[in-house]
Amino acid sequence: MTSSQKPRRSVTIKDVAKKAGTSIATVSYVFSNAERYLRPELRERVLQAAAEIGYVKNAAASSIKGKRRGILAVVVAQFGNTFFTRMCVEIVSIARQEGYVVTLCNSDEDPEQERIILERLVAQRIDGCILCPAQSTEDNTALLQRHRIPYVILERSFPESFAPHNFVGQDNFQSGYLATTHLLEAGHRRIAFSGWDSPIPNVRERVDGYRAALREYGVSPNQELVLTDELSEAAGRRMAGKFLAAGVTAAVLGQHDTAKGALQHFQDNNIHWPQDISLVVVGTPEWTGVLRPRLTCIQRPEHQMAVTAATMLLNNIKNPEVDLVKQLYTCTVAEGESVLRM
Amino acid sequence: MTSSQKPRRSVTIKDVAKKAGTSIATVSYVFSNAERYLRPELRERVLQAAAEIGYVKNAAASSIKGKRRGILAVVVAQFGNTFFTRMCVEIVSIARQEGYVVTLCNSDEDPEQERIILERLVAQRIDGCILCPAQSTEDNTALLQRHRIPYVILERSFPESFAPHNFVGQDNFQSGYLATTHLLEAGHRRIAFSGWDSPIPNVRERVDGYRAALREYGVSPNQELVLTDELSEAAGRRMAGKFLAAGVTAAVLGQHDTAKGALQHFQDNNIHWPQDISLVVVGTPEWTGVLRPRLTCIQRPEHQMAVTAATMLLNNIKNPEVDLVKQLYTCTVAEGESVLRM
DNA sequence: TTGAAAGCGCTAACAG
DNA sequence: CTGTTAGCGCTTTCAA
Repeated sequence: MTSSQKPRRSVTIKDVAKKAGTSIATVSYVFSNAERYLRPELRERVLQAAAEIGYVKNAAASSIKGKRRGILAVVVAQFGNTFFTRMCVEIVSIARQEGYVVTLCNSDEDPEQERIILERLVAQRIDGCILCPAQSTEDNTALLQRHRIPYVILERSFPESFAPHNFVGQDNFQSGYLATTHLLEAGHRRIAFSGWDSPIPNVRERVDGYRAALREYGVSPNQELVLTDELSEAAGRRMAGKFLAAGVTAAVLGQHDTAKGALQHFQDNNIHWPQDISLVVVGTPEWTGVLRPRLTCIQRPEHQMAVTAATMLLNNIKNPEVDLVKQLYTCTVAEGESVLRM
Repeated sequence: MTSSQKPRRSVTIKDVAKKAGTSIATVSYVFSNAERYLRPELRERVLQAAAEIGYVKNAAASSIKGKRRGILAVVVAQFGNTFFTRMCVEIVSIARQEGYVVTLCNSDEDPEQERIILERLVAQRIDGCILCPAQSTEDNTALLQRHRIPYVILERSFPESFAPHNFVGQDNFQSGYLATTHLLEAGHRRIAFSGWDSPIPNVRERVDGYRAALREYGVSPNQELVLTDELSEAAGRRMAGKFLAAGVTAAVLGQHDTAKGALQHFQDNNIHWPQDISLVVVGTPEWTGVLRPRLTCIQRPEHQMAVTAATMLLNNIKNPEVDLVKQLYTCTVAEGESVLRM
């Protein structure tokens, strides 16, 4: 396998053609047109020659002739977030089955970074893109549209006023509602909500769900119990301190980074769940796996979302005229032992 | 910004040239040769025209003329592993400064997948690759070599007999040695080691370090206390059960997935650290952040490793004749409260 | 100071 | 059944 050949410039169909004693067209057909009939003997000879000199088709060259590039991109806003990591793994594996390589990019919640990334992806003439937007600006996706690159917006919804687009997400209102209802049904009434004070609507929607649930149970939402702060563990600890001081019996930890901080605060201050406080976490971050008692979590259909997003994109690439789709999934309660029945 | 133009085929320098009333050569110079002098007025006119019709240079086309592709790849074996995630974030950010887009790939510990991935990356004519090999086979990297794609092996070392290559890693022997010494110095003598029964040498090297440390303290390594098993949390729980039954006072949790299982086992069975067992974890997985008492961890220089690997690669790309480098980092103890002094 | 034109590696109509 | 050839979008030499 390891040939001793060390070509200065990369080997091309020309080299293969010479080696096989045929034309470059034939070589091209062997590698990119299964339909075309060739004498099996010839085909074999070409394959043989190619293998011997280590030929690998140049996808860049073939793409400028209108063939697909063979690259998809996934742009997320928080690379370290396991929620995204898990979806990425799924997307990559589906894309691979269709022969695509996936470029994973991280905007780090910065719309400007996102713009730079998308520009570069457009320059690469990627075949499609799954985007979890850093902020609901339309400018960035306009880039994709202008270059007719199919895309799917994942997890963070755009306002209705934006240009039509594919969307896969989970119902944030419902997850906030579900978490709160779960606590209300266990008899809690003084329930805090902590989350990220974010520019994107996700957390706000969860808060809306939280409020709706309270009202439904005749509890008037107390503004003091709805805490949002910056995206950090320290902020999570701060908020935990605050709602404990406010004397709540339960809390919805509405965002994973800040939730992590809250759990640190509890442990460092000898606060036990569910005895001292009942907890529901929105999402199932990696670290919930090692905590005991087990935390009750709002589980998002990560797997399903990833599969749908990938399939939707692939579908849209194959058939650009396909109708744009919006798919909203609902969450479920993964029950742990962090909620005390009162 | 959002032009109403919806070109059927993507816009090229030709379109820009026509719009600006100049030649395609001039347009090309504007976008890829800062040296070449052009009348500022003309340059401006071209830029203007390009912006108006939304031109973005086709990196694929420009790459077949020998220009760089603008793509680097990072191939890891365990995508979900925060150790890799953290390094990826760092690598991506350095690469971005140099104008590269990074393709992240996951071989999922499967050499065959890895081969397919590398083949595809070669087809894309990527400019360089950082590879954390799924298994120490040389065939896969031969592909890169044959196509003269610079690469850096990350974290998992190849045997000396392999073709010369860039390498950045951490000293696994030393991390095993360090973890064990830390426990020995606290007075422990019956110390278990649990890890992954892996095809790659990392864990074995850590075991060697563990053994060396024991011998240095006059403890003859007990084969029964060195446990390795498959890569899963369940395996971690099994091993924890075993070494507890063997009556150890301390354990080195030598691999993150199995360590996670072990910690679940302890909590589920009311085993407390450090009272019932002293613990040192090799690595600093995400979930160590939420556990109390804090775990003592062997910290790898993740940040440094990522920076070095990225820099090394970029360096090698700029200057292909550069000498190949091997860089081995040592680990440090991040002290927690999981080790009892006896 | 600018542009014409010859490729780069590959595809696909078309001719044989 | 196979090969010739005209491009794809871009770079760069060379001549104007």
